[in-house]
Amino acid sequence: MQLMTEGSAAGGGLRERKKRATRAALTEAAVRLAAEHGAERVTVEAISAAAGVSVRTFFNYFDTRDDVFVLTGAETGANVRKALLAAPARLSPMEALREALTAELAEAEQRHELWRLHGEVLRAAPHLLVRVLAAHLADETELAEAVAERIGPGRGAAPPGTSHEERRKALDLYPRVLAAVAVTAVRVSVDHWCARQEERSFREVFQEVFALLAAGLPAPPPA
Amino acid sequence: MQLMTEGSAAGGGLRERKKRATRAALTEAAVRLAAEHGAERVTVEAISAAAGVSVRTFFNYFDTRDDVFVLTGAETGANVRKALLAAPARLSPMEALREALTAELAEAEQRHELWRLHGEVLRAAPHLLVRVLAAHLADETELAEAVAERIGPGRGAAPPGTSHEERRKALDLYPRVLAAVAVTAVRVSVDHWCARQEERSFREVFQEVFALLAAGLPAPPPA
DNA sequence: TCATAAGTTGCATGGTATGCAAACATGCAC
DNA sequence: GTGCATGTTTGCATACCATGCAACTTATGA
Repeated sequence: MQLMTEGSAAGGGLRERKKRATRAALTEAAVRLAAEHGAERVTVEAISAAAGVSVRTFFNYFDTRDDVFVLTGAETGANVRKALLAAPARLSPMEALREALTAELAEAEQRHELWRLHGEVLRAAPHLLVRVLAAHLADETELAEAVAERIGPGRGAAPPGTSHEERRKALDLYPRVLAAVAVTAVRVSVDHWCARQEERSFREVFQEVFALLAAGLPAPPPA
Repeated sequence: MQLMTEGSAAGGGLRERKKRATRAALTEAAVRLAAEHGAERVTVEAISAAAGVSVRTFFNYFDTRDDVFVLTGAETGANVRKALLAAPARLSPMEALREALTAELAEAEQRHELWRLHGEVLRAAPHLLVRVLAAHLADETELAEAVAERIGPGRGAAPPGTSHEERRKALDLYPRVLAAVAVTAVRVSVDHWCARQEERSFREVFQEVFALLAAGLPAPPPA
């Protein structure tokens, strides 16, 4: 059995490898061109040409021009979900979320240069940043389902002293809120990390924001 | 001095009233057409025709076709900011945020039918929902600034036992996180409220989600 | 009333996005 | 390897989205 040293993960047939290569070529071309000329001045035609495919093919891979700048595949969601379910049972849902997300983000940070360029592009194009964040938002429901699956049925959280009725309603809300907090942590981290130009590692910022959020948001000290 | 019974708020000259009327006509036409035919099948031309203006004028009001479905004006941000700063000093930043947002959302709930239709449209068009969320995201920074202004300089929150250095860094983070939580509360509330079709009033849901978020997200009970 | 500023419109232009059918490559069975 | 079924790419036609510009219409304030 030979090592598969292909693209991002182990590759199936030639077809799938080619598809991954094309997609990677498109995203990379897009990010490089955008970093050089500004995201808004890069046309689909230019991206396609740089990647060596036709414009029509571009739209076979991405629904929208902007989608090429999102950079997170559909696999990301699945990865996080798996990591979440595989995390040690002793971890609280929140901790498990933190670990799962940290792992995924670390992997994303692997492709260092592209990630850096991508940061530059987003910093110069708020429109796209918003789009990326919104894409993450879309994952939230999936994440909430994974959380619900992890904590299992019959569980749920509600502040002490909640009535039975309110408790029942909060049940469905809990995974949602957890997922929302996690996504918010990612969002604020990215935002803050982009604002302070890499003054700190992304991982650091993320851990801090997550801690702040999960700690229960204490009121600021009196003075 | 006569009462101004115009559009949404007191109107200045005839010009401004006309502008507001045109904008309102466009958004209303857009939402109604989208509710009837599906959001993706409504062209700018159709919307403009229904509102009685030219296509070119549409783009004088909205940068993008999709923007007409966002429904929150730039005034919303300003309103919340004002309410936040005007809230009683005894309220914690979090409570002040809750009150300010509740007030603004209540006003939005006034135009009941349009709001309901809008919900329908968004439910059927995830693409647009994402866009709306993105718009809210953009407000977040503004909100964070308002929070920072309210809690004033020299304040900030950090968990007890934080080093001086970490505390300094957390300072800027705190308003951001607060704003992020508030926006998240709005988002989750809208989402949940849309999912359970008006089983409960929006205000109720919002209050609960906000409480859940602000309470510090206790871990789910053991059993 | 008149000059000015603001808003609207049509036109020209170019980028974005989709359906369709023909050409091409891949996977698989034989 | 030959040949077929399936999946991908491509060009073309078409429609919609979006912007700049110049001409035209309408409020505003002196």
